[in-house]
This record gives sequence, C-alpha cells and structure tokens, in this order.
Amino acid sequence: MYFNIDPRKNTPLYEQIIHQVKEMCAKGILLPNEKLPSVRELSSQMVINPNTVSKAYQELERQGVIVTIRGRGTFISEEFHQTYDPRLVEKLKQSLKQMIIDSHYAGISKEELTEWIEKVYEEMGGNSDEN
Amino acid sequence: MYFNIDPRKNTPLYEQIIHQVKEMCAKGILLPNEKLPSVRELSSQMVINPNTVSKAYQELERQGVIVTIRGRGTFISEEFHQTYDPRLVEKLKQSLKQMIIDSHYAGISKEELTEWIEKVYEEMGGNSDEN
Amino acid sequence: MYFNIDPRKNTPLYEQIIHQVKEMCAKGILLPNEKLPSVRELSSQMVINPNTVSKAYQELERQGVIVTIRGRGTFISEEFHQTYDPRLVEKLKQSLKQMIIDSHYAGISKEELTEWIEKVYEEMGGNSDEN
Amino acid sequence: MYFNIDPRKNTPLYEQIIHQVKEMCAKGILLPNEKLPSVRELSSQMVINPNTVSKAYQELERQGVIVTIRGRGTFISEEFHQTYDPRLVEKLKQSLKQMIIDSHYAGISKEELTEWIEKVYEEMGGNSDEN
DNA sequence: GTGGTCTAGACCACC
DNA sequence: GTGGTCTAGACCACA
Repeated sequence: MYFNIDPRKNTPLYEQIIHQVKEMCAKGILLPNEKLPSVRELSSQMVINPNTVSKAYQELERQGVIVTIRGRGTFISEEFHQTYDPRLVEKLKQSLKQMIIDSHYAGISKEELTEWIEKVYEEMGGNSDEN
Repeated sequence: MYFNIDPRKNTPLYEQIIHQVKEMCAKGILLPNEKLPSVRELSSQMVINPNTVSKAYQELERQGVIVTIRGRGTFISEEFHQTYDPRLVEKLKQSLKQMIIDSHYAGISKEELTEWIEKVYEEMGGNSDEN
Repeated sequence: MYFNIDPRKNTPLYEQIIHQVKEMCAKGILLPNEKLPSVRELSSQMVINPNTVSKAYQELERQGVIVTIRGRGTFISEEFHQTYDPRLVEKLKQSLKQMIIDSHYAGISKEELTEWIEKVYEEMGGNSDEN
Repeated sequence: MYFNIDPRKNTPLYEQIIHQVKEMCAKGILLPNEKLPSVRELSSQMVINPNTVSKAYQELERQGVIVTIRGRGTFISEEFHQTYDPRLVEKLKQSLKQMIIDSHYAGISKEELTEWIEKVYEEMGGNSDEN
C-alpha cells in the first residue's frame, strides 16, 4: 500500500487518492475484499488531513470501488462494479479528444500514443475482465 | 467561427476556448494566418466576460498557436508550433493512463476506446502529419 | 430463524436485526410466545458482536415486540403491541414523503410504487389486521 | 426560498437541505433554471457552516438536480434528470418495506398509508411528468 | 477501534 | 462575487 501524493499538482489531493486506488485495483495490486488503511492511518501516513482521505473514500464508495463496513473499516468491493452513466461516457469522450489534440501539439504521433495505451492495458493485465 | 461553450462544465471557460481553437486548427477549420475575432467581438458573441476571452487568447499566444499584431488583430500562427516539453509529455501520459482506467470502470472496452481514437484522428484528417 | 444481515448497508446492524424480527412477526413467521435464540447463540451464528444483538433485543423489548424472562430466555410478545406515538407517526409521514420524492427521482412511477406496497401487504397476509 | 432545518433531528443537516431542495423541485416551488442562494448566503441565513451547504449542493449536483456555473452560482437543472441506479431502486424498495412494517406497528392502517401517499402525489401535481 | 458530521477559518481559481 | 479544496479540531454512533 504505497501512495504517491503530490500536493504541488493541480489535481486535488482527494482525487489523486481516488485515482491511485482505482489504478491499483485495475492492476491487481489491490484485490477484492482487501482492507484499505483506515482514514486516520492513511491520513497520518500521508501527512494530510483525515477529512481529505475521508472524502476520497466516500467518493470511491459512491463509485462502487470500495465498501465501508461500520466500525470495521473500508474494503475493496467484492465484485467489479461498472457504472453506465451516459454523462460520464460523454465526458470521457470529450477529454479523450482533447488529450489527442494536446498530444498532437506536444509532438506525439498517433503511433506513440497507441503504444502508450497498449502499455497501460498490459499493466492492467487480465484484470480487465475478471476483477 | 462557431464556438460551443458550456458554462456548466467543470472545465473553465477560458480552457474551453483554448481547446476549441486548438481543435479547429488541428481539423483544418482554422487555417494559418486566418484572423480571429477580437476579444470584444467574441466575448459579446458568447455572452461571457471579456477577461475570460482575453485570458484564453493570452494562453494561446504563449503556446504559439496564435499571434497578436498590435493594431491589426489576432491571427493563427503561420507555422504549426510544437512544444517538446518533457514535463508536458509526462503529464499527458499520466492523464491518458487515468482516462483509460476511468473508461474501464465506465464499462468501455479497449476496442471501443480505440475506435474513438481512430475517429478523432480521422476528423483531424491529413493535418495530423503535415500541418 | 434465518437472519439476513448485511454489514455493508448503512443501516446499523442492530437496526437490521430489529427490522427483521418485526418483519418476521408481521409476516407470521415468528408467532406469539415463540422463543428467540439467545444473545450468545444469535451473535455467534451471525458472526457479529454480542453487544450488537443485545442492543437490538433491548430496543425490541422497549417497543413491546419481545419480552425477556430472566433465566428462561426471550420470547415474542403474547399480544401485538401497537404504539400510538404522534411524534413517531409524524416521523413516518415525513420519511414516506421523502421516499416518494426519491422514488420519483429514481424514475419509479406511482403505479410501480403502489404495486410494491400491495406486494408487501400481501406478504404480511391476514396478519396486518388481526394479529 | 424558505428552508426549514432542524439540527436536533438525527438526519444530517446536509441531507435535510438535499431533501428540501428536491421536494421544492418536485412540488414546482423551485423551477428549472432558477437560481439558488449562494453557499455563503444560505449558510448565513440558516446559521450553519458554509461547508455543510456546499456538501449538500455538491450531492445535489451529482444527482443531477442542480447545476453549478463557475463564478455565477448554482441553478436548478434545466431538464428533470432521472437516475436508473439498480442499487438505489433496491434500497428504496427495502426502506419502503420497512416503513410499511413500522407503520403497521404504529397502528397505521393500509388505508391511511395509501391516503398519505395520494396526498403527497397531489402536492407534487403535474410536476411529476413535465418538470 | 472505525467512519460520519459539523464547525471555523484559510486559500485558491474562475468570472 | 462564486464555488472548491484543505486544515485543524471537535463530537457522535456504531462495532
């Protein structure tokens, strides 16, 4: 359970936590039913405020990535939970388009980009289906 | 020159303008040396604060997408200006990774994603290489 | 005596137990004077803390649903015990209203809702009037 | 815009705000595109902390009830947004069942309950479809 | 012990 | 002016 949070980034701390948890789940580093560090534990480990961790955990629960059990802690969800929100899909589509254009301006070719994507999917391994 | 700005989105208005200008350039809708509307024109047309447009133009100029000629107006840069900032590349890589993971959670398959990408590059036409 | 407790729900465990006992009484699964499992039995069967079961039993006794006889155990009350607390009625009215509104937002029509209600009363059978 | 918040209730303040906004929308007291009081305004009017109001507004936005426009404020959504979350539906079903059983214990007959429901839907008027 | 809520007060980006 | 984020510190219910 190593988290890598950078307060200098413009992405909010709680979002960075969300991203990392989802990434670790997708990669199989965090397994279903595995216990996450408690809010207080993680917050002191990261040297950030407990509320910030709490906010991240609540959002992760809302997305179905984790479940919290009263008085016991938070755990990775048993089954992988996909959400079919059309608003979200549209948003993803938009940001993908934007990212491609930005990459174009940054001098990244289509081939390079495809290669990157391939690598991310490789890292996620078979977890894309079974998790 | 049609701008499609939505103030309800979480992306700031000035960024949306930047994105659209870059997109139109990439797609060949805006051509090198073409004149852009003035800050006042555009802001009244979009019913937004002139400062917002101004901020977008300033950032676009900083990125080398447009140039302002005092007393004449603002124009699309003559040559396509690519920036090889390694920090930017890393940032793009990160957000691409995150987007793939989010897409995974949104139930979007690798095939769908690849299809989307293909479509964006098609829209950009030959401009992706030569421009 | 099958209890269906889910620690992942936001409703506290002890409330879930209360609900289930009351439900089983209303449906006629638990009959007047029937013996309930002891606190220790039930807690080990459910793999939860004995205090939690104890709290549930205490509340059920306070509501007149069950009675504890020292040295003999706990039993379903002989007669159905209704409480005419006006504050409780008001509270129920409020939460009913809220539930209807939430259902409305969840895309549940009035017809569907009425159907659900009908089904619950059916499950409760004749017990709804006479018990 | 009158809010009626009771800190003595066990329902959290931010939930009470959420409920009231949704209720006012359903009843047609708040109309699409109408502006809500700003976070600071409402918090000082209710004599509660701005963060609490902010939390309520964020949840309402997540549910699609309101939209926030950067630097301008928050507004009732243009179109009524229904969410088809199966988890939510199941939750509503459960709490409906529980409410019926509790009503039964509180001495409320099926007829009374049905009457209550009828009254709520009347208050919502035609807004159930068009809003 | 766990997470959830609330307050007070600060800082920031955006418009 | 607007909302969004973060911190510090408090209290509470639940297990």
